[in-house]
Amino acid sequence: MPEGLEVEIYRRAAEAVVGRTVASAEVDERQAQASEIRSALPGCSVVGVDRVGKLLLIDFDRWQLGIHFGMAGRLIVDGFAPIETLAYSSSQDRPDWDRLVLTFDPSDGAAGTLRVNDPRRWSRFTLNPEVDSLGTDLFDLDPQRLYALLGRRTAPLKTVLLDQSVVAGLGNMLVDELLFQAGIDPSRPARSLSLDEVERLVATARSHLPEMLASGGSDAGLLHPGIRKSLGPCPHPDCRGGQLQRQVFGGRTTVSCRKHQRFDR
DNA sequence: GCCCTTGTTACGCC
DNA sequence: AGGCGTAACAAGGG
Repeated sequence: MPEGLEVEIYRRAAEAVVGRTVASAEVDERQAQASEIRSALPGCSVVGVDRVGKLLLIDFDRWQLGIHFGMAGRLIVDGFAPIETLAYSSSQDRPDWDRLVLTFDPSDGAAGTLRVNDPRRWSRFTLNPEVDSLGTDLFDLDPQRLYALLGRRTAPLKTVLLDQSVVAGLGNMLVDELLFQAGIDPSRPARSLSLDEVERLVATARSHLPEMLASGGSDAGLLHPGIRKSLGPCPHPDCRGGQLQRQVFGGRTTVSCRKHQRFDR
């Protein structure tokens, strides 16, 4: 599922269309702004691509298009999919799953297309999206700021870290992976964390997120989709005799180690 | 054919 | 007002 890492991979692929001009735009009829997007984009040039959390931003000379990939949306640029197989999605690229197709003008820069292919149909396209409600991007975490935010919340840490207004870009798998690597129990009330623990969590994010980005994304961690299903012994190199367990917080499946992520550590 | 999966939003309740 | 918990949503895959 496209979390911040996947969207960063998409962003890098989308840089290929900077400088091109949109010839035509096709948008899934069910999108709230389908007609606005169809009429706004033709004739516009791409001046840059950006990302905030899970939101990809395509900057045009007059507008900004926000793309949220839901849980299964794949970006395809000039026929190339930067992420071939996405967990919980499909590796097929069926034309009837195209939800957004931007075709570029061959007479003005390069031709080609930028597509969002999404079997689940949960991708969302927004003209000039509001980004003020999003929290710190997952690559810009700051221990003091995060500690202050967590201190006001009584909900389980797992739930609060998934809140996009606290940290933008962390999804279900990344939160589990970071808490697993940092050795912190996801069930703890967010405000029970010490500053030391928040610092450990942020240090883990700073070291592991770039590594996972380089090795393909959110499912490149120790708690990959296969082990999330099978559970079994803890795969952490420093943990001996731990067992993985599955719990649900805020309706989200959470995998953690009974031993090295215990509250009493 | 049922159940699981995801991120976000819409509720009701406190 | 806003935090918290839960349901609902789409639809492919097991």
